Amino acid sequence: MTTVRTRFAPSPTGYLHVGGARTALFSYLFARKHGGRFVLRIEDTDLTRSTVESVNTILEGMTWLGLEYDEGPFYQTQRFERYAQVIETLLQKGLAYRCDCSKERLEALRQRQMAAKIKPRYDGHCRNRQVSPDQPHVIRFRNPDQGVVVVEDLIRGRLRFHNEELDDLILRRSDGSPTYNLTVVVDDWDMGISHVIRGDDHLNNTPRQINILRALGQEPPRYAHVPMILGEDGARLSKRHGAVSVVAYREQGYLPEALLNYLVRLGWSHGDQEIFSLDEMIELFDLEQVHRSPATFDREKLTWLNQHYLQQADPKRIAHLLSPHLGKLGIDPSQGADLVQVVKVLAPRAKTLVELAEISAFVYRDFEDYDETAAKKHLRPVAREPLEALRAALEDLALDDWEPYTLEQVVKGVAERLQRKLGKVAQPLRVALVGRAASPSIDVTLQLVGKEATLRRIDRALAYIQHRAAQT
RNA sequence: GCUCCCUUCGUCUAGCGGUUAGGACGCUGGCCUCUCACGCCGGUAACAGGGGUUCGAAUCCCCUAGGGAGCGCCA
Repeated sequence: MTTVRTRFAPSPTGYLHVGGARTALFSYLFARKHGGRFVLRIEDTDLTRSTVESVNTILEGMTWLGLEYDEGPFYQTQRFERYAQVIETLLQKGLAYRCDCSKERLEALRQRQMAAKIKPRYDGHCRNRQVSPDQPHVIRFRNPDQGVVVVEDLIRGRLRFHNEELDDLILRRSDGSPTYNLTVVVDDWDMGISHVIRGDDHLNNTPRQINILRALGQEPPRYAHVPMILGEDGARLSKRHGAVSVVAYREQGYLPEALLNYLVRLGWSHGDQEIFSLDEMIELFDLEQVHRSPATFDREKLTWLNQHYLQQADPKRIAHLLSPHLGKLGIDPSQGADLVQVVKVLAPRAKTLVELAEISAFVYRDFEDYDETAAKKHLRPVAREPLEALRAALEDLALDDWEPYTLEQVVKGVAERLQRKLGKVAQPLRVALVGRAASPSIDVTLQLVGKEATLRRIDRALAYIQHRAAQT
């Protein structure tokens, strides 16, 4: 039994998107499950489109998700010598050849083939032409003309491709740089990759790569092609579907474990289980259970998972992750109530860290405006009496008694004395304190706001009622 | 156009010849309740269509329809 070695091989032409992240996750899980190694390789042979910024955001995304690689990152641009060597071998063995067909000729050929309703492919014009190495030329692989390439895909099952459908692909461009199909083959071979887990957009490349590998006298690795992820409209997930960059989810207040959990359930399942820790994923993941059909990305379910993890997570950690989001609102949480306490009572009410920051803001600063419907409903003249009674009672409360139990007694006491239902007292107070009709229980809300701000905000509410009464 | 792939509630999925077709998200009715969430109880909704095979098909086979990918000196 050979060691399991998997790899994630993104090309640095953009950010790490959710589709790539899921492929990386599957590769990672498979390696971990089998005690193997997970390799990261940067496929940057397209010099014009690859950028270092892109490499950085991909690495950042993987780090955030916790997808740790054991080897790499390896850069293909640093391996050009090796590719040149392999191409030379192929050339010498007659398994590759030089081609000087002009782009015009190839274009004309393609047009003719399309017009004749046949699959456009290179016609092998230069196969036996002995093109001089001194001329500008590309190098093509001499693909077998006959026979069938059988791919035993771990997810798709047995797939057959006829060699007649394949043409002589380019291994080296006229500028001397190697192409994708050559570099993957060489790298997977050199890096001892046992299982190639990748997006199914590569499915059609697989027989070509197997042919190259065989020409080099190597046995191909196992393949597993995972279906892509679709947007809500059924088209391939892309920018216009909203956030597809993994890092964008962090900015939108999602937890990495939520995204990971969502991703692992997209196209894979273990019975009815919905919640998976990373350890469980590693233990239970299996390529055979990965679906063959593409899945649609559903932000609602991701959000639900995020809410779940927001509740489960250690409040200290959440507080730490929340700080930057509060910062964006101009709030410095070190000034005021203990953020961990705030998280404990408010986290169950938020779906994202962004939302948590928003609903926590009232603790640290006075709100801007009342929520219109809340104010209209609760800050009416009938609320004046209870608010005044509350203000008086709360003002008399010593700071040492400013804790939930006593605060609740005070509010209930006022309600009883005025012979009003608790809601008629607590709701106006709530709107006075947070500006909205929703907050944690009134005792806890009072505690978080603190005595000073409470009295100030009740005064503000009373003034508001006064002002409104005067207007009508 | 050609080659390859895919098809269970709106979405993610369970199912692997015999089930009232299950779960989750969403939506929704109710309970809880000082509000909002959480939680709990209930509801809504699917085997793409047509042929076979079989005593019996969501499950096996074929066809049709629909969807997707590939067909680059991109990866």
